[in-house]
Amino acid sequence: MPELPEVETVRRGLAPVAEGRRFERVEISEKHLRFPWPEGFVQQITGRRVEALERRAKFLLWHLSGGLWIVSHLGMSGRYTVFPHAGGARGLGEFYFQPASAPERGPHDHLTLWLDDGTRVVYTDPRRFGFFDLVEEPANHPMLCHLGPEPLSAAFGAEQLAAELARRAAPVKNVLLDQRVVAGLGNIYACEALFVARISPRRKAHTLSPSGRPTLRVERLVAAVKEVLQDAIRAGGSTLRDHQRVNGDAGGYQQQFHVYGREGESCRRPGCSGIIHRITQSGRSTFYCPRCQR
DNA sequence: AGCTCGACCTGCACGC
DNA sequence: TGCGTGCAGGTCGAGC
Repeated sequence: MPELPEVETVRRGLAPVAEGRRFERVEISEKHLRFPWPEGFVQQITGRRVEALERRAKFLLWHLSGGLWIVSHLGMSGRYTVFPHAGGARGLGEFYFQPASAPERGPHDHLTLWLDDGTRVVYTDPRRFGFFDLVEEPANHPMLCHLGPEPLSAAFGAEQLAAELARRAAPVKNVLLDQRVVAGLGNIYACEALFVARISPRRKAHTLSPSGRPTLRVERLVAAVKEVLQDAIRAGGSTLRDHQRVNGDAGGYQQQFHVYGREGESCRRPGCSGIIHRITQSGRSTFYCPRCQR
């Protein structure tokens, strides 16, 4: 699912469609997602206008009129699809939206939002690890209040990361997945960033900066995280199976993977003849080149 | 306190 | 074809 670049891709697709519009009608499925639907969810949001769509880490934040926010997490398999009203905004910008004649409700559609211009926005999530919540202050939400810095902001730098790595004994890959350290990386982009930085995912975090001061390797890691995420956003995220843009298109970054999913294939780094390995760390697959990642 | 693992779900690709 | 197994982008909480 969706890591930061996929959520950002969804946000950029939804924002021009939804911002400034009101929810005319709202429907939810009877199935629960990761948590039960918030009390009075449908009544609470019906009639409100969407002031802005924002993102924090992997969370999508719908800022509604009256100071209410929808916190939306896509879990592993969540996606949004936009269906324009017949004769509506088809072809807006670069997007080609799903035809309005698409089926009313699929088995994994859990939320349908009818906007006041007739556009329909549908949230689909087969595995139901995603969730929705309603809050007045998203930063105080229990799942957001401990998040570390946004990786693409100035708050995420070598100074801060070095200090964090120095006090951790776990493999650096696991630490990159800790949302308190940096918020938004997931399994794919942690692997990819470590490859770009030429750092082994197995290396104990504190060995990258024993003193807690920035080192060359930590600087490289910070730059690699930013570069990989920016490239992935530019490509519309990665589509393995579930992720899609709101117009139904797949993302494109999976074609640029350096290591993810490439077990047994040869390393793409110029001059390196290594073979990509897959190992398991904390129950999750890690891909890396043992030859050029140290 | 920090770390690893199982649980939460469904679908799909694989081997027999 | 059919069935069993393992795996998948995330996160929390139990238990070491």
